Amino acid sequence: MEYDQLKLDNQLCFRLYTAARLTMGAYHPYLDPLGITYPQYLVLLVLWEQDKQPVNDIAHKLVLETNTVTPLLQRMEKAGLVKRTKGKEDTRQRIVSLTKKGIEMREQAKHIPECLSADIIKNEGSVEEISQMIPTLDKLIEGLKQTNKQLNK
Amino acid sequence: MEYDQLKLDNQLCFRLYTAARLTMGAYHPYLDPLGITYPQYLVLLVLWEQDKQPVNDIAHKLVLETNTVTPLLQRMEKAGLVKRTKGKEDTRQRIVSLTKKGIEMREQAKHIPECLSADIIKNEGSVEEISQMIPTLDKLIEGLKQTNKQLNK
DNA sequence: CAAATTTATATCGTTCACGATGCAAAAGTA
DNA sequence: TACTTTTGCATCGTGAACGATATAAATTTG
Repeated sequence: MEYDQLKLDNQLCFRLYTAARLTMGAYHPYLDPLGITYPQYLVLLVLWEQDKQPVNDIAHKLVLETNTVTPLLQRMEKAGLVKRTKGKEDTRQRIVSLTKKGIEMREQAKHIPECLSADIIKNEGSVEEISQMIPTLDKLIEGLKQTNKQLNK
Repeated sequence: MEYDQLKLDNQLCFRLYTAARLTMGAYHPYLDPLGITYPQYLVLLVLWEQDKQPVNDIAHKLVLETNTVTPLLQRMEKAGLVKRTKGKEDTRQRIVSLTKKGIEMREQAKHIPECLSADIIKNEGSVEEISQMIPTLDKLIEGLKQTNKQLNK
């Protein structure tokens, strides 16, 4: 059939899209008690590794646009998790730093990765099979960054 | 280190989340000329395989909630791609069917899958490696469906 | 040094995504 | 048949994502 390639089953993207939404859903039981969302958790991960970063650095590490990250940070500031102060050398920058609450949340979030691993393995089975995807996903992501960048020229 | 597991690099979900967004971005050059978004393209794929389906069936095939799909279909109706008519046996149902425009778009969209495959391969390299992810993603998705379902009990 | 360009962030508008809730029709039950 | 429950869809509110645009500060250029 001429249209066979159009079939949903043949699509990689649909699976990535679905798997991404479902994994985010799997974080819910752990993030809801902390009052944060998955993207907010990602921002915290970035800041827990290194506090006091400009918006741009955070956006770059999360592969997000600044116009996504800025409102995200504004909501997090409103929730008392971060502060946003003007940069000193470069006053255009906004330096994002953790508040006491943001720092303390690290302790509460400590077990989330292992909880999630357990949840995934419980219903899926093979850890090895999932681990094997990681380097492929990394290559895919790097490739797509290039592809999408080339468009915006 | 105690917090090592928290590191962003160790997360599967972050990669899925990023890869999903970037692949959706890769569809842009092909979907923009048609005036549709990726989720709308997915709805069309479902209807091209079988026309005249209730909202629930479409939502189920896309692993989305009906409260996501309903507004999506409303926008698509507004754009003249689908019609939404009341069900005959079950009047609660809304049967979604393709309009002439929706049917004709199939021809215009015919080459999208191969274009996308080419884009992915161009910058990534190994088709085999990517293909190997598919069954793992399917298992992961099935597992997560179960995990997330168990929460809502 | 003044003018043009780039950079860092913010704002706006549109489209998802989904939890919570509402409502009417269908199905099940007493 | 009357009552309860379930089902199918819609609406509302919130939080992403991101293209387009704006603005001020830094940088480059003439």
